[in-house]
Amino acid sequence: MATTIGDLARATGTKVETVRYYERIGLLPVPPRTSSNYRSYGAAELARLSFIRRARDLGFSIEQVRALLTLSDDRQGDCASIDEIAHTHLAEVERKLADLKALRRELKAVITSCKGGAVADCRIIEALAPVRA
Amino acid sequence: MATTIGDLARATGTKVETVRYYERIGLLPVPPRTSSNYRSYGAAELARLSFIRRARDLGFSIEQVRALLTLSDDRQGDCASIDEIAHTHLAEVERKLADLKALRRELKAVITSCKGGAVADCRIIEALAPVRA
DNA sequence: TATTGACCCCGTAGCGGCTACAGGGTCTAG
DNA sequence: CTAGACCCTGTAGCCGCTACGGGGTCAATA
Repeated sequence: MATTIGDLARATGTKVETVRYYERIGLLPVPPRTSSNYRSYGAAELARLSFIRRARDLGFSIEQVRALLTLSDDRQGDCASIDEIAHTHLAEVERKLADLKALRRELKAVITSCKGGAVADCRIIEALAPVRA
Repeated sequence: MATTIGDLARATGTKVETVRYYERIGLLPVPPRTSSNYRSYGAAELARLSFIRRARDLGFSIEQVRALLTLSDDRQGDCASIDEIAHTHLAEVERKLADLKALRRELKAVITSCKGGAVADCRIIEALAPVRA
């Protein structure tokens, strides 16, 4: 019995719509169809979708995933480009972490010492509406 | 001389299109127009947009900003709701931070010890395509 | 005065990465 | 034989802008 799109989705923790979306944007190949026009998948597609999912979970963009897939298809090629994509992404993650930490610091500063009372005295509103306005 | 949309944008570090967008979604009031149909702003709008910008910079969603603006307009009201929105947002930021740290950890693990060579031996590709596939 | 260039207007479409319909067809178990 | 779970297509929506096309307006300069 052939693997349906639903089976593939379940096996990889993906939604059926997302699988179709990946096909539409060319991340997954156009699969053969059954006589009743159902998509029919094999082991290769399962592996490919697993790869995509894992890369997406690690925060790689669709275009990065596309590049990784292309590079990984050439088993004889040099893995330097792969390494570069991964390091670029790591740098991006580090940047986001730093941004988010700074944001948390600011947010905490804004929140401090609001113990209820009238909006007119609220330090959060004060902090949000700086004097420069 | 009246404040144009461009002046307002410059004064708050916003793009003109974004100011119009805020008006369209009802974050900013519909301003009066000059005889040549230009939007004309005053100090209140400048303060309001500054508030919006600051809240957005702190990562509050548009809907949260809308709520904060409504709440802050009632100067006699209780600031507990404001406090709640801020804490909810902080919790969200903490969650994202934790997620991002976990992601960085995993990403670093994936990257380790790729020293060039053929794609077939690349540990990054290996790590991305787990055996379960 | 004519023209340049910076500003303003409006409406719509695009970005990423899905997700959710609507309105059908198909297949299987009871 | 019918109910329900699955499949199909195509399109629109989410967030928060941003960019475009195709115009009008205004101030300074040649």
